[in-house]
Amino acid sequence: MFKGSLLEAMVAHASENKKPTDKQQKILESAIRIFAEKGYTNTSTSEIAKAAGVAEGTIFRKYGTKDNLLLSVIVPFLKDLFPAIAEGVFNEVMTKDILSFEDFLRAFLKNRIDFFNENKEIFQIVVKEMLYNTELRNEMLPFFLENVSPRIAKIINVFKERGELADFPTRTIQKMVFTFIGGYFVSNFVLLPENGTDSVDKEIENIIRFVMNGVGTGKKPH
Amino acid sequence: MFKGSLLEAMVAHASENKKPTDKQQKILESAIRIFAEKGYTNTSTSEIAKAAGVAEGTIFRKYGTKDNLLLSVIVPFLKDLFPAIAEGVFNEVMTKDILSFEDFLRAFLKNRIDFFNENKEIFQIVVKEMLYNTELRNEMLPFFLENVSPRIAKIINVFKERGELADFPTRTIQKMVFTFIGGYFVSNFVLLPENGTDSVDKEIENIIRFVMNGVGTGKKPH
Amino acid sequence: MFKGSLLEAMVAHASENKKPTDKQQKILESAIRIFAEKGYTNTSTSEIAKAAGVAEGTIFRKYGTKDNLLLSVIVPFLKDLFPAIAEGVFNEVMTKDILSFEDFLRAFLKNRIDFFNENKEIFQIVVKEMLYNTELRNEMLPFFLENVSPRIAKIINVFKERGELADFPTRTIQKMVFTFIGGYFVSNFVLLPENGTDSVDKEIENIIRFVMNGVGTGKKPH
Amino acid sequence: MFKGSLLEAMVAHASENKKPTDKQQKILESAIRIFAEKGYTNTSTSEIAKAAGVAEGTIFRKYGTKDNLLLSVIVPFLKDLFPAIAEGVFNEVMTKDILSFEDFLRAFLKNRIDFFNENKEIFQIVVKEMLYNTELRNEMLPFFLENVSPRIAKIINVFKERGELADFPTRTIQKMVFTFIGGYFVSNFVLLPENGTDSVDKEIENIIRFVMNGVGTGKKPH
DNA sequence: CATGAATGAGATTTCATTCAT
DNA sequence: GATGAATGAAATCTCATTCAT
Repeated sequence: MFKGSLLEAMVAHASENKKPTDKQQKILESAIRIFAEKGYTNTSTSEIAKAAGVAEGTIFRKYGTKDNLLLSVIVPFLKDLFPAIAEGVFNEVMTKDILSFEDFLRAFLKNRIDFFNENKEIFQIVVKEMLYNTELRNEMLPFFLENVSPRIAKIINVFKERGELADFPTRTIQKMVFTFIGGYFVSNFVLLPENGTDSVDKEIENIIRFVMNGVGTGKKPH
Repeated sequence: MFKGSLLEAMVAHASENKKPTDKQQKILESAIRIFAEKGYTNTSTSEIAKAAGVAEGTIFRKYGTKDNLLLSVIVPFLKDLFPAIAEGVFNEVMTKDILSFEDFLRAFLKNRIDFFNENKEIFQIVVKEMLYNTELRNEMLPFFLENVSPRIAKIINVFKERGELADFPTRTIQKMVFTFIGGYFVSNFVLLPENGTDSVDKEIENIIRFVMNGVGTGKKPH
Repeated sequence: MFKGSLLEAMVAHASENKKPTDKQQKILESAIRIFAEKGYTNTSTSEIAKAAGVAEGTIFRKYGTKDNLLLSVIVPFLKDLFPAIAEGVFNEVMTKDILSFEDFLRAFLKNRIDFFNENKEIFQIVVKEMLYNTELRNEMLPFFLENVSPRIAKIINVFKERGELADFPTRTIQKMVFTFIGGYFVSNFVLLPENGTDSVDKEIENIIRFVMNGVGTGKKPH
Repeated sequence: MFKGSLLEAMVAHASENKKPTDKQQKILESAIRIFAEKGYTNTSTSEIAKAAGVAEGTIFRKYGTKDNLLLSVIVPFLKDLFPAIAEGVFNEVMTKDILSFEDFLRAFLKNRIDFFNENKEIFQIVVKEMLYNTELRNEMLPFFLENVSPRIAKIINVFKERGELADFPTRTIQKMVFTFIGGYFVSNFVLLPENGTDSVDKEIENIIRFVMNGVGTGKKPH
């Protein structure tokens, strides 16, 4: 299952302009909801059709295959997710009076948390399939590493030179920060999505404090 | 799929002492390998049978259902994973001359990294299924939260009182540390399992440094 | 599939005089081309619609059913094919100074080869469907045997009486000659349609020579 | 449909030795009967299953795909059909005191008519699919032209040198004789299979007489 | 008139599970 | 105990046909 290129799908998707009909919208919504809950493989097209109130054939008329339905769900999301593609995010984040690494983190986290809150279910689908689906993982990971990773490295270097970040290897800093922020996103939006974060702003400050200073006091036991 | 209680399975498993026959061993090994690679749902019993060199019927003779085969794979792992169950880990970790939180972290990470390295594939299965399989997730999460979480909290409180950990709410510290360490385990053992960590000991020191001090220098931009 | 009478269709068709619209023409052309290549059953109406540049509904608005589209393709052809219906051929062939059986064969072959060359694709469709489609075969074969066969017999008898044809049973002569000429048409127009016959006239002479004299020399080995 | 090589299938088939079970035998028999009557595409696997008295899944357990079921039907037949592969036929036909071309024809026709009578339905399937299925045709035709055709040419040359065959180009003789004999087989075994040939031996003599001498008397009209 | 979205019956295929040998 | 043939329910997919716009 899932033969073929994610990239191709993303390019192909760009050229689709037609407005979806009511039923098509319903299909997408149902697919997103059920894929998010049970995972792609555990969801049958008949289940989606029933939930969307359409005939099963209608799904295949529009999307051709179940695989392609999945792509139709995640491709628009991925195009926004990877800042390297949707050129906007980093520019937006970096241009606005970013004076410190903390400011950058704050802007970045705000931006992505808002995005994931708006697309919580698709994010769940993507995370689940990235772990579950070998082919999809093999397409998405290099994509991320090649396009997003270098941009982050550049930003880290800027702040290292300003003396705001410790003099560890850039790769190490990046790995630590990403592991933590990635883990935060996954645990908050996928694993425990119902735990309403008390206050997003307060949560963001917690994250920043942890990333910058850790949880220690600097005191060693005597 | 996956009807029934994980707990029951764990209890039931405790009473099973019979050594697995040769064929059973082969079946388990093949199941673990293929489940880990492609996920439970994407793996057919006939594929496992072929890989194990047994007849398909043999799997069902031994394990009854495919679901039960999955349980037979993950239950022994879970019993070791949750220190609350296999009483050993924390005792072992805490008794040996633990003088500081860093020492505790070091011992804990070493212990779990060794365990996951030895059981990498089963860990992959558990993580994937925990995300993918609604029923399994709903059984495992409370289990974890009720049994493991309070013990961690106790330990954090000890070191907070000793002044080694910042005076944040225990829940916050726990969440941050667990999010990071969990993220680390998942990204190293599931997402990018082939990235051989240069040196485990060096990696552990990096983790400790990040958890304790973050990546900042304390300097603010003027 | 294909319920209903070929004859009815042929009669019904006689009364249709309306010129096909542009779209109808396009649909017919595409249907002929694709039916000829892949066979009726292996061709979907959506494929035809796409090739014709019309909406799928348009085909059904014009032709009602896919079966009827097939009939619309082959009925006009059949009306020309069976001389008993399109009264022209035999008259034309027989009246023009036909002095010998060879002359008759020559005129007949020229006439039909020209016709099949002009309608190669429809001939392919008819042959394929006659073999493939039980109902169509059961309608066409008796039709041929009742209407065409007796006329041929009559002609053969004429030339037998003139002493040009061997004194075999008329049925035998007819079967031999028809098997050969039918085989020739099928192998040249259906099986190997791209083999451009070097020269039609030369080919015709070869056929006549074979039909009249075979390939032997009359010498028996001693 | 029908992707993949006929040759591969023929080679693969050679290594299959296991005896078919009762149900498998029933499946093959039903498939042969219904494919022969209605053609491959017009036959559904559920129809075959019903006719064979098995569950539909049983067909796919053994044959994997409907395509492969077709191959399982025709491959053994083709291996006997092409004398170049089943080395026997020509040797058998040529060694037995063949004194004349007529003798050769007689032996050859007897041999093939017996074979087709025993495998009438599979022959029908092969002929129908060869016309209907582009892929299959493109695999079978070159196969025939390369392996069978040259052997026939050699035999024709032998008898041309002995003066038994007319001094026409070998290719022309071959084409005429094959068109006729092929047409004879198709019309007797596929098109009109119920027409019991009065007497095979008498029929063979008719064919030989036609091939050698045609239907003419040599007399030209004055 | 033409369109193309929608349908639903039916086709192929998969696969966990059973059971006679 | 082990086998693997057989099952049948359910999954994905196809496609001729209808019908509102």
